[in-house]
Amino acid sequence: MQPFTKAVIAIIKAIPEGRVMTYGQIAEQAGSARGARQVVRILHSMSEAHGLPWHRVVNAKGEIAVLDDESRFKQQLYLSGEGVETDDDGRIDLERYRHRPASENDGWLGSSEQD
DNA sequence: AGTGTGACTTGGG
DNA sequence: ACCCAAGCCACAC
Repeated sequence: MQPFTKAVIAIIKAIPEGRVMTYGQIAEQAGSARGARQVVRILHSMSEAHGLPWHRVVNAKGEIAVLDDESRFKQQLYLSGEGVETDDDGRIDLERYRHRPASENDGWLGSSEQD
């Protein structure tokens, strides 16, 4: 398995409940700033095998990117179950729910505070 | 080897 | 805020 793939998997698994990350963000953290589409591919093919929280991954606009209606619905359901509010169009307030990965010695916790 | 495709992103109008 | 065009990169045909 490629290092990039492993990194992406690790990053996604590290997203806490009630938080989301964008494809581009994940790609950047994994070392490939323009690898958003590869993140998609990995998510698509490895999420089940690795038990990844795929529902915590959204696009740069903060909206649910999944195509299938059924999956979209499940994603919204999971998110709302974790306290992430989505509007009728499946949009999420990124300012509020985006997960910001820490660089451990910066002394800053990984996520933004909410409420 | 060339072409098409996608759960993306950014920049412009 | 919304829609569109171009850029991107690995993978499937």
